[in-house]
Amino acid sequence: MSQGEMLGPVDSAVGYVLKQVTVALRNSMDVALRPLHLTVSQYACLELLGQRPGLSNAELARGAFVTRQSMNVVLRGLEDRGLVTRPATALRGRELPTVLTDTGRAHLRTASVTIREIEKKMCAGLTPAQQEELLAALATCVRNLAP
Amino acid sequence: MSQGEMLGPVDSAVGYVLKQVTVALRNSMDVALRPLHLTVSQYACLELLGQRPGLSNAELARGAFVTRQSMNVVLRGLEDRGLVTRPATALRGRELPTVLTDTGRAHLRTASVTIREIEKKMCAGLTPAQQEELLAALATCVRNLAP
DNA sequence: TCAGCTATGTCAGTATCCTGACATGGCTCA
DNA sequence: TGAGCCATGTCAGGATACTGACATAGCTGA
Repeated sequence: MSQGEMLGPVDSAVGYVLKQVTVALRNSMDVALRPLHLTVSQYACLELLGQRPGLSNAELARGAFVTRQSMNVVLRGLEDRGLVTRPATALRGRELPTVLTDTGRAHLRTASVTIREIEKKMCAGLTPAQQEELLAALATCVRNLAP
Repeated sequence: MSQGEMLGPVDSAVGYVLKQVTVALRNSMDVALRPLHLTVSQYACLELLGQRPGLSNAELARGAFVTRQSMNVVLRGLEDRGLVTRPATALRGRELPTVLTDTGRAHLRTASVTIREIEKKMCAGLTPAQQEELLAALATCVRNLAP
């Protein structure tokens, strides 16, 4: 059992292997982002803001699959370090549109490169067509599970 | 933005979609297991024990992708409810081989059926061949990320 | 034989994320 | 116009998982 690790029925369950990949990916991202002093949540936040500037806290939370409360503390951390900025007062409703600072953009650039390398490494051995199919299959899974 | 939800580059990143599926699957499992008074971690533990009886705490932890400490509290909960049993004293080394009780086996059976239905629903629209390819692609990803 | 290494179970403290709740601002419809 | 409803930001409390540390049991090699 120690290393022979015969594969049982669990290893043929999609959910199990899915979890396996997610954990491995998260760990890899974690160690890769540590030198940049960024958590995975913080990176996700920066990436979202880089692609869609002006997102509110709630929108960022949905995009990063966490609650508004969790995203709020992430944003505070990034704000304290000067990576993002939020207006002191809301222009429309209660939304506080967040944008990257120059420092934030710089951090995002290096982090983004690192993460893309990890994804590349993860998908090594898969042909572009297979990657497309993987992406499509996963998208189908998401759709099927949507309430 | 509220619902139009144009898809940006994040949606073409494997890691992002992967996270999306994982979250959706976890939520589905969560609500499905709630009537059975089981958490996802507890179910994972039962499933592992059902397939490989006599697993130790550390082995279960590795199988469920959590630490020994976390699995220990899970195990205590299951033990208090009479779903699993551990010998009071170790036979070999410090390992305490855990096994399912009859009640535990019964719980596992109903939970297992429920979860399999969710996986079935998730993979609806994918041909058996596509499911195989999905599984193979994910396995490749795991291998590529292994340290 | 025995020192060194590894693995296991467990305790304590911490971090992270979530649920519940509240007040506020905007929208809709009678 | 105004009541009802939804969304947002935020505060407080609790659940869950993790890191760090320790003692113990077994294996390995000098």
